[in-house]
Amino acid sequence: SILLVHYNSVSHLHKLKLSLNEPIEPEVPNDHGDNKPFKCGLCKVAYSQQSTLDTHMRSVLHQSRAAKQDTSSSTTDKEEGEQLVLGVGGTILPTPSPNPVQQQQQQQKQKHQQQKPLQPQPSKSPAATTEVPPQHQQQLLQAQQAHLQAQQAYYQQFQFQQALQLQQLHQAQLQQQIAAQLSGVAGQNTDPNVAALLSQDLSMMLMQSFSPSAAMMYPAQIPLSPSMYSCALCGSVLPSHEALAQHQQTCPKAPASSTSTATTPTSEKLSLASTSVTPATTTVTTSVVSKPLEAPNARRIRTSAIQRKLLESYGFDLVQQFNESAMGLPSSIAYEDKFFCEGCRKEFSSIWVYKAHMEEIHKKLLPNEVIEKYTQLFKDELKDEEDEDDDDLSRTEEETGLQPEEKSNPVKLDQPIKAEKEDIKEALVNGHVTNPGEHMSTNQDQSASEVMPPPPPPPPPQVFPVSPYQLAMMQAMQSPSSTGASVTPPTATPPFPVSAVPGVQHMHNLPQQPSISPAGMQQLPPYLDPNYLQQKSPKRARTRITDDQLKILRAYFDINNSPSEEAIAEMSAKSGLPHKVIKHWFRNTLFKERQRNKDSPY
DNA sequence: ACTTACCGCTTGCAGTGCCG
DNA sequence: CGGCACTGCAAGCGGTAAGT
Repeated sequence: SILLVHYNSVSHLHKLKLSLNEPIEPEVPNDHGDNKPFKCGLCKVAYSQQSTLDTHMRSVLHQSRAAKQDTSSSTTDKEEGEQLVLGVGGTILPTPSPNPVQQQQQQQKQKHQQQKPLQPQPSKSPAATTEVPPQHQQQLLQAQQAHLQAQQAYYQQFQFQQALQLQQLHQAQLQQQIAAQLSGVAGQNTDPNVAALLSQDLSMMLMQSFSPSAAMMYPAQIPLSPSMYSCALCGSVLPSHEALAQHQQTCPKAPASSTSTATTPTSEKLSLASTSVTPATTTVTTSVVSKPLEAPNARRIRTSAIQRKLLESYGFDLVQQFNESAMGLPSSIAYEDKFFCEGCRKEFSSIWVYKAHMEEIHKKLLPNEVIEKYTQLFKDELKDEEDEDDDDLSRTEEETGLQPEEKSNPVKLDQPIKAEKEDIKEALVNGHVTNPGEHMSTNQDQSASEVMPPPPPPPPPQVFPVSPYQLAMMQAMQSPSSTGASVTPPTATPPFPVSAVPGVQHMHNLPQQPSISPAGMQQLPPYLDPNYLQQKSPKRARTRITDDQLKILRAYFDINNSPSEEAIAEMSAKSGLPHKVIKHWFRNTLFKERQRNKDSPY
């Protein structure tokens, strides 16, 4: 009975839901050729996600149909329904056999049974199914085939989750090893924070080294996991090379001559990268098979998954470079010249990434003049391109409120762009990189005011590295004053009270923390939300708790649903959520759990 | 008497599917 | 494709108990 209560608990249902809603889902072939394994047999509809099916199951439409079905159908039909489907009213769900998924499926079954006490209890023995008429047996067979397919898809997904966990574990171990190596080599430098930062830095270098230039230009090649393999044809993720080979033989999308050979990377075609790198004592083996041209939707989904994985694993730098790669920046600015970090011998495609790297890794600030100079270069170049390409530019500028004199008097540089960039690089090489601590302690007057703009008034702040293209576009859409020469450098100290945003505060405390919390990284800062910019809007702000934050809260909730202040503080630190939000969440979650228990027949 | 925390419940925003 | 209906869920509201 305790187990049944657990099956009905929010915790269990939440985990079940998460397991069914993994963002990167392998494509599931079914009878219709689409990827909608979750079907409602009663309403003849199919969905790609379990949650959507749940929503449908609760809908009035389905309930009314189910009620009609209950009243009209015979007892035999109901027994068949229980045999054929797991869900209520003819829902077809994956039904695994003796494997780790089986338990979850049984739980799912329990869940549906508990949610719908009207449904007959499946107390009949298997022998009862042998008494059904032949035509029903055929239906049973078809349904079981559908079950099998859904089960395979589900199990595949389960394997992917395991692989993902393995990847995260492996990455953590790798960083620990590297940190240990570094601290051991450095000798006197035993600061764990520094070691962690260095190991993180080195991890990025490892990535660069296993695929020297392509890793930056085509971040999609970044391995999902050292032990994960992705099918180039259907996108399925497999846990081993053998499984991949076996899968490719049976892949439904495989053309007759398709093989998983390596291809040359292009902007539209990702490639297979399988390389071993042995720096010091660690070995990184990667293998990612990608697919050729994809549909825009599929690629967007994959891109977002890649970005997420990059963000979780390697930080902003790589995601930023990936974004730039995907956005197709003006070539001369973005890629013709790269910025080189002498400290860690890494190349960066833009000054913004370089700047973010210097601040995060080396704790140094680039001089404002350099940033502004470069920004002006980019703006001019972008403007030139727009002037050539877009005849409607003037109309757009009018819409954005640009004054006529500003349009007619764009800032022109005396020197060619190339020469200016050389100057900037020279300035960087000559050590015009300043330490923020020195600025804060010694040059509080002019220098500080240059590097550290005063907090108010708050223009739209930039905390994350923003690509030059994005920056220019945002500036173009903002107030006329923002089109002037003064450009606030991204990722420098934001011209905005950081403490006002708990999530950001948490992220800015990162240098003091040995590891970067994925939750903090993933959380979209409220001020990036368009609603935040419209603070006069009467709409009340709505916090979106991310999955990672939810995991943190859920872990505490499972232990104690009435957390102490200390526990709340811990959760706040880990998740970046304000105390108020955490308390609200606990109250609502507790309320929901009680409601569920109240509704539960157990 | 006042404050504080908790609890039950409602409100309102946002996302999604359905339908014409 | 836009409007509508439905739903999930964070935030808000009001009542109540406990503490000072």
